[in-house]
Amino acid sequence: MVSANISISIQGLTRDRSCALHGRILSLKQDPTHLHYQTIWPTPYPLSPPSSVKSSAIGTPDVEDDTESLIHHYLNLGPDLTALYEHWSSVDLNFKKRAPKFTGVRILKQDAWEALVGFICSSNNNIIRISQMVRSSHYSKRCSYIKLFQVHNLCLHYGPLIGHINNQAIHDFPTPESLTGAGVESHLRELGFGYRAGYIAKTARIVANERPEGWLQTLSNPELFEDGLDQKGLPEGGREGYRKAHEELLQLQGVGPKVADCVCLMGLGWGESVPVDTHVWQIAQRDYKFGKGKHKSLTKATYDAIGDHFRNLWGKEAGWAHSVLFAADLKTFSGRLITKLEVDVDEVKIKQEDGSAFESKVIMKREYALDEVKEESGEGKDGIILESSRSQRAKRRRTR
DNA sequence: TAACACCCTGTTAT
DNA sequence: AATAACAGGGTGT
Repeated sequence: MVSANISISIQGLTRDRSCALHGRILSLKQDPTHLHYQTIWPTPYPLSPPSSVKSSAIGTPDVEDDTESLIHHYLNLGPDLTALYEHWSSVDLNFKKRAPKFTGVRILKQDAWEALVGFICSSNNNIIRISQMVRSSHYSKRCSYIKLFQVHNLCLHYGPLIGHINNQAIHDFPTPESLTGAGVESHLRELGFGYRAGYIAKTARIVANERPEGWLQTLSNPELFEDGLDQKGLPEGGREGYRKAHEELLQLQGVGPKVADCVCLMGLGWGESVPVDTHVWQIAQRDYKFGKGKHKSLTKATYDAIGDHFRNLWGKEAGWAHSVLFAADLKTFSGRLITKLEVDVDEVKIKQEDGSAFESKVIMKREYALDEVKEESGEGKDGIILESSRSQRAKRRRTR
């Protein structure tokens, strides 16, 4: 009996598991062995021949259903995760120690403009509010009845209407042009964006008015649509295209080094981009000897040094490796710290509702209770006990 | 280079 | 129960 799993966390995925992706509405769900998808709109989509779907050209218009390759691309399912994890583990003992509990982490290939706006919203902010601002249909249980109907966000107010599902309007992400109006900033403030309203309005104007058509895409990695992952040939500081993209993005409003690197990594396909936020800064201090001497505080110089260190250590997909360690530290995933995941590789099928399928390698995981892990791991490894409960954290604070 | 303000929300501490 | 601090995937000045 095979137990396989892909953990999906997609921006804008609603409770009924529908989301807008590249102008269409998809419904996604997963069971222990499969990732299911269905094209809700446009409607007569999933009538394509089962076996011939393989990766035909991306640009082929409406004759064939390219939804499959779309999902495959967006979830970045091409690269062999096991091989990547093995490589990072072989060059870094700390990665080897921490990564096994966090298998299956992949870098989404997001739309660059959407990623840009999303990460501008992320500054000094928490994840829940970010998703509420940008794409959300996230209904917190604590939201009042009234608030349920006040879920304002960027897509709802400025994005083109794609269609409806369950009487709920689905909007795609707004273009830069649609955010250049006179009242945008004040409106976004009313919608709860705070000072990020100004960032978005100004950045939208710069992109729409002061940059050539398609400018953002020209900054992307030309290999964005390939799955090749050779590990060599990474110059100090990253490839020229990456450095150029980073530098250009810094010219925008509300975009500092961290946001620029997020866009480079997730929106533009530059795998060596290493966004250093407060979490990564903590990790760098705790596990990689930063925080002393020349790199006492997180200045721009320190920021670049951390990125260079990880690029030298992990190679071309340093940003990916960094995301694994980042996930291992996120409070959001702390629930996963009390379980141990046994890792194996298996072929699973990703199939459509009509039964056609293609295969993809994913990580197989089995979860074990904490007690069993304690026996195995022995000698006081701190990785598991940390953050596993509130009482323990409170205790730790008091003893400082 | 180091502070500090910036919006606002959920959590934790009194 | 109510209210005060505070941090939360930074950036601009």
